[in-house]
Amino acid sequence: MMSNTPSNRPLRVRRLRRSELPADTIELARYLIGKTLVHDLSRMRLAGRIVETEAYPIGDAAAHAFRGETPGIRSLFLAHGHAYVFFTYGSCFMMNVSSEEAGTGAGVLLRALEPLEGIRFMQRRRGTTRLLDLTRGPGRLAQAMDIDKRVDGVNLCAGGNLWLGTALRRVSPIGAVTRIGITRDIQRPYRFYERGNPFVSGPKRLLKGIA
DNA sequence: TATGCGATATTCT
DNA sequence: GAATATCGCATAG
Repeated sequence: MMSNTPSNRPLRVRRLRRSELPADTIELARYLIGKTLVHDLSRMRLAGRIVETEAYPIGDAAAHAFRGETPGIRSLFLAHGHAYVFFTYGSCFMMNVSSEEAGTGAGVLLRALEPLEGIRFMQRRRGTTRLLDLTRGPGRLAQAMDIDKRVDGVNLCAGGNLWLGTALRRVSPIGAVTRIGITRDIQRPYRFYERGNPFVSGPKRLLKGIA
């Protein structure tokens, strides 16, 4: 009785071209809501619908790039549409989509997906069958999608295995609230999410911001 | 349901 | 040595 699971629904996704992505960090963070993240493995496809992002724009004190370029954050300085993957808290990888022009360090953190395809694989990697716990949160998302340092610096619009695709259905109104887990510039409403979507991370009381 | 805290590794100071 | 764009389990209510 798997006929109702999202994993069996055929996906009609087209790859996004770089020219379709806004270069501006805030615009890109909004634009990515509802779009599809796809990771083609040798034997299967992993895919999810992006439902939550955070912008880390130019001059933002909470951004990794705030203090200038270092070897560890090189990918943030690539042209918009590249993956920046970093490791933190001893256990989690997280993925950004780089923004702005080449040489400028800024990006959009992917915080949550709605699982679409490859759910069995995600469940095995995450050690749970609970759909809501597979990709809700940036660390979970990376683990479920098999994202780690190997894909750091990958061009997401160049025909590779990890790529951004078109939206598969209409996107509900987008909310904007404060970001999670930061200690500087904490008041900026740079966290964007699809309203009413259960796969958005964090406590619900933090979602009372303005659109 | 809500809050608290330890685990864990990479980077920069 | 300190800090960290988190997670998952523990405990209390």
